[in-house]
Amino acid sequence: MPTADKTAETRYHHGDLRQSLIEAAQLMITESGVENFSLRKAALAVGVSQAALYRHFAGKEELLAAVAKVAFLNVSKRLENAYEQAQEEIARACVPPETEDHSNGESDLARSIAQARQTLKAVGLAYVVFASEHPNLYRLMFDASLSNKQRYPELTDARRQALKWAAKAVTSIFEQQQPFVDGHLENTKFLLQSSIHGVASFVIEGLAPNYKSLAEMIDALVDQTLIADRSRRDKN
Amino acid sequence: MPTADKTAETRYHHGDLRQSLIEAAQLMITESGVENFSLRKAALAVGVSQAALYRHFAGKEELLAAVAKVAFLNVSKRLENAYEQAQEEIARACVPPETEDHSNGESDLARSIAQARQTLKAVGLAYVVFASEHPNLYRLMFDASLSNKQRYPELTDARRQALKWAAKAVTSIFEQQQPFVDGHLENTKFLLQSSIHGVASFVIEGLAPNYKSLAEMIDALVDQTLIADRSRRDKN
DNA sequence: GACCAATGTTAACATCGTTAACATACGATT
DNA sequence: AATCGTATGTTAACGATGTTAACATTGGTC
Repeated sequence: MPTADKTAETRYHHGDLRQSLIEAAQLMITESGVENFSLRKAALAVGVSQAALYRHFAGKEELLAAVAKVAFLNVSKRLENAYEQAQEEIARACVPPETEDHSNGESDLARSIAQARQTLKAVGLAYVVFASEHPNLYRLMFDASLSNKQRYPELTDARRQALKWAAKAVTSIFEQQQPFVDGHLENTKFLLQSSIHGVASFVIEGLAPNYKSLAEMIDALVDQTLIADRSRRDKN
Repeated sequence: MPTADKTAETRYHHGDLRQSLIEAAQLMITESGVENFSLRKAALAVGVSQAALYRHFAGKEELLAAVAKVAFLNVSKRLENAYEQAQEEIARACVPPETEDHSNGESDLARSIAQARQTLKAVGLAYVVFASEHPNLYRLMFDASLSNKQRYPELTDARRQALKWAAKAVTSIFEQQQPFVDGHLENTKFLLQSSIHGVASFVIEGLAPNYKSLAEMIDALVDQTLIADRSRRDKN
């Protein structure tokens, strides 16, 4: 029972290779990008032989899909945190005044819209901040070879879950306000998500102009999307 | 002088290898994606040996950059066509009535805004249509390995030129209308370009919902961006 | 007509993803 | 507790790929 040496750990079985590989790959990709990642390097980093991977993954793509999946889960957590933190701040800022007159229903509606807007801005900003902090990882998360196919349903689910947060405020507040017509809600959510993804991509690739701040950009984007959504509802 | 046989063309010098390679690569990538592209296959397709490439390109990346560049030039042409066709349609629709009263300056302004909007919609739609028609090529055009670096200035220029069309209407019409404050114009152009890029990406990767039509989505996006830009100007 | 740069070829190297054949260790069955 | 099967890991190899060096051929230039 050679449990003493934890340094040279030369035991035959790794114990937790799958997870270790995912973490190592995540690290290497974060630092150097997918294009400089190789299975052999990953195996070497984990201290295992080249072919050991194939006991846990069908191939390279599947490992990458696993990495992308945990990345999306991490984004989900970040967005959820941003969402709840924004909600807390709203609650804290609204209660103290005590000057609320509930006679005015319009005011309530306006305030709920403003809150949705504020929350969405926080979530959107957190999203783009993640992308700009981990550009290589973000690129992997939307890599075509992983996105396009119906394989990797877990990755697809994780992505959907992450993107869900980017539209939660719209959904939760606007949905009960008016019965959504046609596919307006779907369209608004899609426009919001894809626009923010576009902004994140451009920022990552250095295609953004000298903006004042990321936050201003996201604020403008959220504002205009929500205003447009509202006016589209009013029209019908 | 064996100019007779144009079929078996077995002469030592190809004559126009660089261009042929770009075209062959463009074709192969359009069909099968960058991930299934290899220099050897390209050389074989052109009927030349593996290493001949290196007389015309420093390496694989440089060939891909050249392909991406011509793709951007093609997009530029498409967008320019869409732009001018939209302008023509506007002119054709505006002149016949003859009921224009130039006494009203506001009306002129409103109409010029409406025209900008219409033109932008046409250009934006043409952009996304290109992307959805050539997804593999579009992915290459925004490939990180080519975008990120300062190498390939020609590619960068071509991209800038293409993206320029996506904002020409905003620039040409709004710029003379009011002195643009701060970086509002830059911000609006950026939001427009990156949003449309995001929509294109999502559509390509199958992340779009069941939308009625691409055109409606782009229309909504352009509308909300221009409205927001206008209200931002009015505020200052 | 002879030289030289441009262009193309051949052969090889290193790296990569992947697979097959073999080795080891854990755990359930007896 | 001994055994045996299966999960896990190793070694060696294959084919494909990007890239380079050494050599071959062409076409223009003095």
